[in-house]
Amino acid sequence: MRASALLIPTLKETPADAEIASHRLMLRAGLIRRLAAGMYTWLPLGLRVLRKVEAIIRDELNRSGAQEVLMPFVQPAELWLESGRWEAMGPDMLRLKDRHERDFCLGPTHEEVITDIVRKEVRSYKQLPCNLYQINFKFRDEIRPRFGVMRAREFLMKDGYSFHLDEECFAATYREMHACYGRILNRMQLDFRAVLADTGNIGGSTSHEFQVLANSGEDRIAFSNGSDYAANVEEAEALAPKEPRATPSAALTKVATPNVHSIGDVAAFLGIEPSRTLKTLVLAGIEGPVALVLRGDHELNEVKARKLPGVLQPVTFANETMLRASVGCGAGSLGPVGLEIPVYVDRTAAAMADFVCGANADGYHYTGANWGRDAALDATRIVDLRNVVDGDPSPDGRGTLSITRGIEVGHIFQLGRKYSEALNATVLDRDGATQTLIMGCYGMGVTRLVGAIIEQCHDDDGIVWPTPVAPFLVHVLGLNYTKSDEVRRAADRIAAELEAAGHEVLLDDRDERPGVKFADADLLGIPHRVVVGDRNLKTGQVEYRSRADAASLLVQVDRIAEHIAAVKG
RNA sequence: CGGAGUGUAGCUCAGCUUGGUAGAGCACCACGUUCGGGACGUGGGGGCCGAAGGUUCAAAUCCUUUCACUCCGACCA
Repeated sequence: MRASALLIPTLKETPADAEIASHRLMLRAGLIRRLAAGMYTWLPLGLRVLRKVEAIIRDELNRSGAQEVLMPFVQPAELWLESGRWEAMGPDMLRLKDRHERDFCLGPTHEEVITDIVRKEVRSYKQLPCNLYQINFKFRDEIRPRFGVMRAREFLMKDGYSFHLDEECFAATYREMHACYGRILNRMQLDFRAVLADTGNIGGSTSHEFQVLANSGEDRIAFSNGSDYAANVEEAEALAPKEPRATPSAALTKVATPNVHSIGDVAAFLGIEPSRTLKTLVLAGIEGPVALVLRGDHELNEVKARKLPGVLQPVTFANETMLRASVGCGAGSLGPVGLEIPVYVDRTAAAMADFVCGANADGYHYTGANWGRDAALDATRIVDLRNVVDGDPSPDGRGTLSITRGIEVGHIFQLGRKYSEALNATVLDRDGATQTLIMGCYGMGVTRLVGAIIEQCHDDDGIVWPTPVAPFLVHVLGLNYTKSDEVRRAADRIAAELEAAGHEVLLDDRDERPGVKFADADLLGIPHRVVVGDRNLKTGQVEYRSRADAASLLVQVDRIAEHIAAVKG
């Protein structure tokens, strides 16, 4: 294909609003353009990559026995009312009315539609298991779309759903999907981890996220150096410290801490480490406020907090008025000493002695505070509340945890009978009895994958595509193509030869200076580059260069096709 | 949703404080020189200064409203 005939609007300068590498490079390399917040047009080169990613996903899924379908992007309200999610989805779901004032939504997900199909068309256990998927657009009206295609409102997703009569059958398909996702990401040459994940409000114990490792990722994942344990930080359990709590050695002392509120301020004011302090968080609860106590330098894990009894969903912090009414002081001076509301204490916080905490009076803290002696500690309310941190022991007892960032590109989980019950999806079993179907759900972000690939595969000059998803295999640069007959003839011939050999070739035949072509080639990141110029043609040679390792060598013109065949891998 | 910020040429931005005929670089078009790592010269095209109101003799600039977009946060306890 000729570059002069393709719309590849590369940018010399970086657009002002792109923060992360993949977003910048997708704009600069002319892969996408923004239409509105979180909505992108895919230009020719970007679409070629997207199609390749799709093709790999499709190929592996088909091999796994899943069947492709295509469901409507606009969905009627009736199904959502039936499942109870018309209300539950909230503002993430974009709603609209047709000319008859009937309610519709842009599909944020397709559990309802797929379940509707299956309940109508699958009547017998003999038709199970049934594993259906589609690759289709989703629309979720995110609070804050960002990072280009990473968190877009409209995005392409592969979503699959499987239906089963029993748990064993479901488990087999789940394992197969887990393996299939691994094969898909391996084919894209991504460094990823399958991690245990929060199952959210769907329930069930089985859920894995597929995280592509990248510093720009929005998720944090913890993995062990002593086992294959890996989990989303949201999900990773923080074990209780092994050492018993030290015996109190300091006296409880109330100290004035004027205008000292945050843990950092308190620690600095008293000249101690934040890990010597406790922080007390107060949540709004169903029957009044609930206090949570953590070590000062630890973070509350909201997923864990959500599971406590009597806590409002979603987790909501008490406001100033509630604090004053229940505790008698504002945030910044809270502590467990003498607190008369339910108190849950994190395992690590419960093992501390001689700690610093708020005195429940504005402008005062305690030092030398101790559990039991000064603050009541109910053993049944010592729970895991915090996020794990680097160096924590692995929950499986083997090794210690490291934390790294990841981009969630896939998530598989069990839906149980949530939708099949709500929508009455049943089959007759061997005995002629009605059975409600068990469902599994398997998502993969196709557009996000393109971003994730670039996050892992780029350098200072541009993208470095892994061959399986590259928009072209070979980039032939004709230097002075429009001026030199020799260059034009040789470049045309090489491009034609390579295309005849079945390779995808981009021929830079533009009337541009060499420097522009080199810079654009680096930016576009096509794996193999053949530079055709007068200088080397004098000796019948062209330059071959790999985008990934910058290896460069001269090759005879009539040997270049052979060379490409040898190095393409 | 809370906070901060930005809307001026296709892109990156200046001009706004202190109102007085709309600018630069890149990109684009023409011509010439140049031609293996983002060339140079000359000439040229392109803007309802996000939108609407207001103040003023006069508004990109001041005021009000509104829309769009971006970033940060949503853990001061």
